[in-house]
Amino acid sequence: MPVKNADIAAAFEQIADLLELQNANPFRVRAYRNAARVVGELKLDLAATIAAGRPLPKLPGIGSDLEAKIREFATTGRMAALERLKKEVPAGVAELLKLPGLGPKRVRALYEELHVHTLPQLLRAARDGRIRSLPGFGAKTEQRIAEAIERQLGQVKRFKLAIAAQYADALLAHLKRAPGVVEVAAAGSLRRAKETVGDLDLLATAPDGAAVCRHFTQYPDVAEVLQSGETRASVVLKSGLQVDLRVVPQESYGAALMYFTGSKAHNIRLRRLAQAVFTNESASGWQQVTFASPVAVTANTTIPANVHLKVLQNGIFQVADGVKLIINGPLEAGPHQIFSWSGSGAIFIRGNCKEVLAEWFYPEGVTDHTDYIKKAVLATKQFDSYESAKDYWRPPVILTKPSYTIANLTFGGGWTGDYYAISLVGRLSNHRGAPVLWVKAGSGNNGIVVGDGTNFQDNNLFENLRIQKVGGYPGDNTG
DNA sequence: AGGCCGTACTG
DNA sequence: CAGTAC
DNA sequence: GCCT
Repeated sequence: MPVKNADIAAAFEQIADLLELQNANPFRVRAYRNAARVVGELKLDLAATIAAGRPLPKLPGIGSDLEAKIREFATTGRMAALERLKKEVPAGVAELLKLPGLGPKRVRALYEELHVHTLPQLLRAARDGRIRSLPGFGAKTEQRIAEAIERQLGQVKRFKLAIAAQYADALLAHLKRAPGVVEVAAAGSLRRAKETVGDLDLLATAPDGAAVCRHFTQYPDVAEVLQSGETRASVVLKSGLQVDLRVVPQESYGAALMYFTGSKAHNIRLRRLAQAVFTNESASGWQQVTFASPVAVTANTTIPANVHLKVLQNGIFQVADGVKLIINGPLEAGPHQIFSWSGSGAIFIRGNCKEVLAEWFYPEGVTDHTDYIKKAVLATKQFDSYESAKDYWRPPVILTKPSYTIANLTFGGGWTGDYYAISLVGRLSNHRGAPVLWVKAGSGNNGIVVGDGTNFQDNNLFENLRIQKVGGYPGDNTG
């Protein structure tokens, strides 16, 4: 039974849960969670790569320790660290973490004080009134736990988009009548138009958040109020649909709408952009952003045609093994390296860029440019499917400069004069360092590209969103 | 060596 | 204030 | 645990 990436990711998630129960360093826990996400999203089959004896690509967030664990798991099917942790924490306890209101500290108290290890045991303890006797728990918590288990054992229900939208429309109409409300909108997976919706995320702006929250909780269809405060409130409708409301100041509306629309994965990527330093904002909305490390394309990525990429010197797209980067829009760059990749990664440039320079594919210091010129040629062919490299390199590199000097060039293995591969000698000065690239959200268009090349395009859901400065957090005044 | 997002609600 | 959730 |  081959080990899949998802199995490795699940093992890391388990380790994270168990470490959390042991009160471990939260950043260490997060490191495992990050690793689980990276491995889980990775297209490259890690176990197969290891079995074939090929080197693993450098994966973000995975250092020597975690790589060793991946290798161990891929070759033996076991992870000693995980098994040791499992011995130290009773089986089934990690399930309890999924209940609302129960985190590592409380779960630990439950199994240490009450010897509660499973959901049914917990339900019994709650009904017997044993939980309220523990410090940190009260009668209300106990009741909520019992309700949550009953609900969870009953159904983990998601709602079809069209159904959820009806609930949302009615609620939004209700919210519009709340005191002082200016904007109301649905965010979350509903706004992303996912096929099913687990809960509703609503957003409102108003000077007095508490008043809006109170109005919200008085909605006639509410079955239970989970919480209600100054800026947010959560309820469960009679249908079982949970609804979370956020109230923010008017000036935070754009950022909040973006943030609460998600997805979470998108927000994580956006956060990278938010951490970058923006400079030289221009009147037309262009900004320059400098990243602290090379920009990596870690998943198969398509850059839509309406996005104009302008890569400045020192900007590099790193394409991981097995990953495909497709550029549909215009691409501008100088005569310096802007791409790097290893193994079977590929870059396809299909856009209307005026030129594709061989130098875009050189690492610094290389004198035999043959392989890189091949890559330049390959990149310009327009593919609809992933093909093996030997089958394509038909179209030539598009050259715009009148003359080039060719040096240190060898054509081998079938490269016999059909293709005029070009290099510029003596002035390659690409420095691997902080990449710089330009990001533009075009006026009236529907897509933006964040720093790692991730496409964020949800049909026309964002058609009215004007982005001036992209920062990740509510209150950053980004919209 | 030292940072790793920041803040609100509950008990 | 600690714990939890987003 | 990872990264700078």
